[in-house]
Amino acid sequence: MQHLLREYKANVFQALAHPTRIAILEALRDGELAAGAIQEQLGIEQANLSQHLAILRSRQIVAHRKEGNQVFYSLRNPVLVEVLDIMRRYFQAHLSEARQMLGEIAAEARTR
Amino acid sequence: MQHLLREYKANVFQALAHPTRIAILEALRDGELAAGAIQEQLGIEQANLSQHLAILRSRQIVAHRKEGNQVFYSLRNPVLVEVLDIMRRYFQAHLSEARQMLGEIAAEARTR
DNA sequence: TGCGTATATTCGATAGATCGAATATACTAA
DNA sequence: TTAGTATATTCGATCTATCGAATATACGCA
Repeated sequence: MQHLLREYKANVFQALAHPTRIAILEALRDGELAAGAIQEQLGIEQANLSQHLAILRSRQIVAHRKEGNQVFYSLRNPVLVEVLDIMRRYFQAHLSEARQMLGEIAAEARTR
Repeated sequence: MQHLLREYKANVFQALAHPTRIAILEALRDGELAAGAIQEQLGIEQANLSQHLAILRSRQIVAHRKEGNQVFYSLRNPVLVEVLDIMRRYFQAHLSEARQMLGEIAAEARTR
């Protein structure tokens, strides 16, 4: 059971581990949105958004309902928004470290 | 700034997105441990643990101090443990969905 | 039916993550 | 110095994620 639970947590974190998917969740925090509206808000390719939404669906993080031509997405559980908020506070508490970390990650990426 | 913040959150989530690293954080929740003690507790290869610890270090999630031969690791900020606890409640609230999700992920993996 | 719009899926290229094996480093003690 | 222990790093193989381009599906309306 321990192992299953960790597997599960890792899967959810993995779903959150992309800036675009975080932006999607933030866009949905105040209520449901059609895929097109999300796309407009984020300014990304249609296919790319759809791929990210598929990941969030497969992890049961968002719900979707069809209405005519459109598909409306919403958060299944607001606790994930709480988690994002905790992360924001965490970020602010560690702002200088965070900058350093992002710098290092960028530097690594450049080196490779 | 929005973008930077999302990048940062994604990086932290990414660091959490592996069962072994979650197990490491759980092992550290009650205080610092030497790398060897963590390895024993998790029962994994030495090199593998060291690689995972390197990731947690680079994301500023754990601190480390050397004492003689050993390196002791500890959590930099217990708020991440809170996040793990929230995830456990989330998991329990969605137990059937979680099973389904894990099943689907396993099925996908098998298909490929 | 056929056309237009909204969304999803597939494909192939590239980049990133993960692992164990081998090796390197750093420290302690004889 | 040498041997032994603890930890870190490098390497190469394999798997996974990401993207845009192309294509498919589903719906509404003429």
